[in-house]
Amino acid sequence: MVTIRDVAKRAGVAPITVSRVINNASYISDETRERVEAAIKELHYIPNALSQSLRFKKTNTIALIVSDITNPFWTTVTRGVEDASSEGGLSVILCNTDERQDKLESYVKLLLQRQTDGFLLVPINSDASLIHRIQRREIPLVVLDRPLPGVDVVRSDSEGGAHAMTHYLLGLGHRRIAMLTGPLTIATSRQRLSGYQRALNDLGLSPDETLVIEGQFKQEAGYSMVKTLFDRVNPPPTALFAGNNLIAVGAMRALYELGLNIPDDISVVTFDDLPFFFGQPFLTLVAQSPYQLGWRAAKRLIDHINDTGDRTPIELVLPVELTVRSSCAPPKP
Amino acid sequence: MVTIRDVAKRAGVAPITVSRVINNASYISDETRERVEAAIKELHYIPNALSQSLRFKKTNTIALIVSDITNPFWTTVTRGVEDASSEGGLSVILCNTDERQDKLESYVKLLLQRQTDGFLLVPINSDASLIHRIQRREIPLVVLDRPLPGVDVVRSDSEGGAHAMTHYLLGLGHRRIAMLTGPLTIATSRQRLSGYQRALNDLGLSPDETLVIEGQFKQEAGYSMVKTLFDRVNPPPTALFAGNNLIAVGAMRALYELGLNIPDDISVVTFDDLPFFFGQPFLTLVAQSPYQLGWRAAKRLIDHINDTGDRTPIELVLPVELTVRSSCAPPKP
DNA sequence: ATCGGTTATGGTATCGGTACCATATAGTGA
DNA sequence: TCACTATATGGTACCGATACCATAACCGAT
Repeated sequence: MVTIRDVAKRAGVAPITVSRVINNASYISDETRERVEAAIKELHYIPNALSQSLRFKKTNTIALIVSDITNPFWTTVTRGVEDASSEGGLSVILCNTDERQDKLESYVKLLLQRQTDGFLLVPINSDASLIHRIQRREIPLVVLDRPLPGVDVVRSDSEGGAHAMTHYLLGLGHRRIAMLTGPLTIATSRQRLSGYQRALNDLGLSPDETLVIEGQFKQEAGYSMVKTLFDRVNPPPTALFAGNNLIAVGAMRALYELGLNIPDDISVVTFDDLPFFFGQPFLTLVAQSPYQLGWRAAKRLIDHINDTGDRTPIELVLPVELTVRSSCAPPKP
Repeated sequence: MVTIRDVAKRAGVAPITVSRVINNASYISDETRERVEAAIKELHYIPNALSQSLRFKKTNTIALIVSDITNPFWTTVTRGVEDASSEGGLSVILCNTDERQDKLESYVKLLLQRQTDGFLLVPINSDASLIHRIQRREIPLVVLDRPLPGVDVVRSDSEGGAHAMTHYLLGLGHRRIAMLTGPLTIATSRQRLSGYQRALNDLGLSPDETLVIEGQFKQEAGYSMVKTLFDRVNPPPTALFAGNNLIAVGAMRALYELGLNIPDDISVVTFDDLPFFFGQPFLTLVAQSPYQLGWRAAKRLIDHINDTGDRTPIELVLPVELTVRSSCAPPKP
C-alpha cells in the first residue's frame, strides 16, 4: 500500500507537507506543491480515509436505517437523503431492517463502532433504549416517519391524512369501510387507524371492529387480509382503506381473484403512491412527500452535525395531500 | 469518547488485555475477563472500528455499486448480496450511479479511500480504466450484469433470452416486432438487441431498422419511445419488446393513451418482472434471477477476499427463463 | 534442581494520517 | 538596523486499537 510517507520520500519533503497539499492547508510553495502532486500521480496515491477519520474524529458518513427498501416510498426518501447529504459532502450508508428490531439493533451497534457522524432512522417499536444509546454518545440523530418523544422527528401527518381520506369515503356514501392496517406496534399504523376512527366518530358512527384487520406492511399481508375479511365479515365492506401501498397491491390482487371490480363493486384507497402503472394511474390515495421527508430530515441532521441550529428537539410534521383518482365510487345500493 | 484505555484503567489491567477480551484472543483468566467485561458494561464501551480496521488492514465492508436502486430488479440483487455478505460477516455499502459514469468514478474513489475490502459493481461503459484502478490495488472485484474482459463477471444470458423471446413472438406470427432498447453504450442492451436480430435472421427476415429505437432504462423513455414509434413508423408494429421492465411500464402507459389494447391490438414483452401488480400478473417476460445474481456474485467476491477459490477470472452466465403470461396474442390479420 | 511448556499479563512500536510546536527565510515598516 | 509578520517546511506526539516480544508464575517431567 502506498502511504503518505512514500509520497513524501518521492517528492523529497516531509509527510506533513504532503498532508498539507492534500488538504489545501497552510502555506505551500508552488514548486513544492507541483512536486508533491507529481509524486501522488506517479505512485497512484490515495489517502487512507480510516486514518484521516481517526485523527479528525469525523467520518463524513451518516447512517440511514429504513424499514423496507423494496418499498418505493423508502427509495424516494433515500433519494432525498442522498441529495441533501451529497450537497453537504457526506456519504450515506443505507441499511434495511425489514421492520425487525433485532436487525435495527445490530445495525446501530455496527454503525456506532464505525463512528458514523449521524443517524437517520425509522424506529420500529416505542422502546427508546436504542435511541438513548445513540444520544448518550452525543451523536446527532433524527427520527424518520414515526413520532418518538425527546428526539428530532420528521414525519407526515398520518392521522390527518387518514381522517381526510375516511371523510372522503363517508362523503361518497360508504358506511362499511374496512381498514387494513399495518402492525399496531408501529406508531404510523396507530395514527392512521385513529384518523379513520375519528372520521367515523365525526358522523356519530360507531366503528365496526370486525372491519379493522391488522397485518404486516407487505403485499402478501394485504392479500390475506382481504381474503380473511371476505371470508368472515357479513355484509362485506363497500370500501377498503389500505394501511400502505404494498398492502393495497396485495389487497387488489385478492379482489381481482374474488371477481370484484374497482370501483364498481368496491372502492379502494391507500397511503402512498406506487410508481409503476400499467394503464392510467387510478388509485385514490393519501400522498405523503417522501422526497421532502428525506431531504428535510437530512438537512436537520446536517445542521446538528455542523452544530448549527438549535438543540431542542423539534417535531416536523409534513402535510399530506388527498389525491383523488378513479378507484372510488359511491357504494352500490 | 470512551477508549480501551479508560476500560483498562477501570479494570486495573493493561489496554492490550482489554483488547484480548474483546477479540477472544490469547489466554485470559476468568477473573480478569469478568472484571474487564464489567468495566466495558459500566462505561458503555464499544470498540472504535476505525482504529481496528487501520490496524487489521481490514474493514469487513464491501461496496455494491448498482445502476438504479429504484428498479426492483436491483433491489432484489441487493437482497442477494446482503444475505451472502451477512453470512460472511461483512456489511455492504450500497451506492447508486443512475447509469452515470461520473458518479461511478467518484464512488469508486471514495470507497477506495475508505479501504473497502471488495467491490461488486455494474460497469456503465466499456472503459476499463476504472477497473484497472481497483485491480492495481489488488482489491477483489466482481462485475455484475455486464460482461467485461479480464475480470470476474456474474451476469444473465441476455442474448439467449432475447433470442428465445423474439422466437416466441415470431412463432405467434408477429413479423413487425419493435425493439425498445436501452442505451446501446450498455453491453446488456447490445446483447438483447443482438439476440433479437439473431432470431429474425434465423427465419431469414431482414430486420427493419426503423423498428429499433433506443432510450434510457426509464419509464419516461419507454413512454416517449412508443410515442415516437407510432408517430413515425408505418405500418405500426404488432409487438413491442421492451429493453427492461421500466421501459415496459412507460411503453404500456403510452399504449393506453393511444387507445391500444394489450394483447388484442398489440403484444408486449420485456425483460425482468415487476413486483407490483394491480390485477393478475400478465406480462410475458424473460425472467432473470436477480437474487441469485447478487448472491452468487457476493459469494465469489467473499471467496476472493478470503483468498479461497482460484484467481483466474471467470464469467458466470446465469440462465434465464421465458415466463409466458397473457400480454401476447397473434397479430390481428 | 533444572528444564520446558502452558497460562496470564504487560511494554512498546506501529497502522496512516494530522495537530501542535518549532524553525528558518524573506519581506515590510519604523 | 531591528522588530515583526507572512511564508514555507519539518519533528514529534498522538488518534484508538493491536502485533510483537518480553516477563513471570506455575506445573509436571527429567
